[in-house]
Amino acid sequence: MASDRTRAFDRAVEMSGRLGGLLDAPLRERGLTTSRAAVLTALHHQGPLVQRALADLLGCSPRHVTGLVDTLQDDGFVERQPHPDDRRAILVELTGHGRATADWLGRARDRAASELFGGVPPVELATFAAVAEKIITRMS
Amino acid sequence: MASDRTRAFDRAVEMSGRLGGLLDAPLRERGLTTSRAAVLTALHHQGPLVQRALADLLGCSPRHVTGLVDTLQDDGFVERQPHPDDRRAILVELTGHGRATADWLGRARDRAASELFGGVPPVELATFAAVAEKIITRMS
DNA sequence: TATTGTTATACTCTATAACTATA
DNA sequence: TATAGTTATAGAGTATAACAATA
Repeated sequence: MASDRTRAFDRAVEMSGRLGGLLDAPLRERGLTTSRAAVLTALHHQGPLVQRALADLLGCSPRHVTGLVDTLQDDGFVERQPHPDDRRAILVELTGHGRATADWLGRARDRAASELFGGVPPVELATFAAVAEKIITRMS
Repeated sequence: MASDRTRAFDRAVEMSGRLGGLLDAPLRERGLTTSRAAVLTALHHQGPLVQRALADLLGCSPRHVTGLVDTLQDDGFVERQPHPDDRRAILVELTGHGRATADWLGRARDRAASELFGGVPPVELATFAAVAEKIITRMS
């Protein structure tokens, strides 16, 4: 039925909206936003990166990365280092504080996951994730 | 397992991000954004509303509604009418163009739902919607 | 005194275009 | 000539605070 799909679609949209709000508050307490947190996570997983690489990873403009890194640097989460081989480029890397915050982000993710999905039967959880994965693919 | 929950959580977050992007493009073509479209949909479902009611429905500040209605009015989607009983208040209502656009929004939703969830077995669809509904509740 | 909407101000996300320094 | 990052500019989302008119 088309209406079943529409219902699923509406839930997905509703969920999206609320998820944003849910994640915002704890991030804000640490001086982060969704996109700033994404920078920290990227650096945590990949190690030091050139700004251009960050733009590609985050799917945003290089100009935007400049701004994100600016504030992240002002707040002591990251440092800019000259690139050893390319004098045009700049390596962005986590500070100790940045690393600690990235760790916290990981734990916060697990915590949020448990709060939201705790008690959902494993089979349903798997189905949910599989369907989500499918429509993510269709949106790619 | 905590990791199953984390996987589901990650899918939910990823889905959220992509959903936003998916919906943006067609809206933009019609001179709309997500929040402007939300105004049209609210008016379409509820009939003419006072701006304060819109702010409550959308969960945003009255000031923000002023801005949304301003541009929506400039673009011919809505009209401001004096409230018959309360001279402080303003009734916002859809124009013909606004109504037609709200109709289109409804059809676009159904179309998107079919494209994303088409071919997903009904049982999985129902489970997806049910789990989504559950976590929406937990986020409320 | 409480409420509706607006003016004023500000912060964040995000983009494009033009420019500098380097490759 | 192509690339990395920055300056300049701009539009959207969103908020609070102060203020007007009205209830």
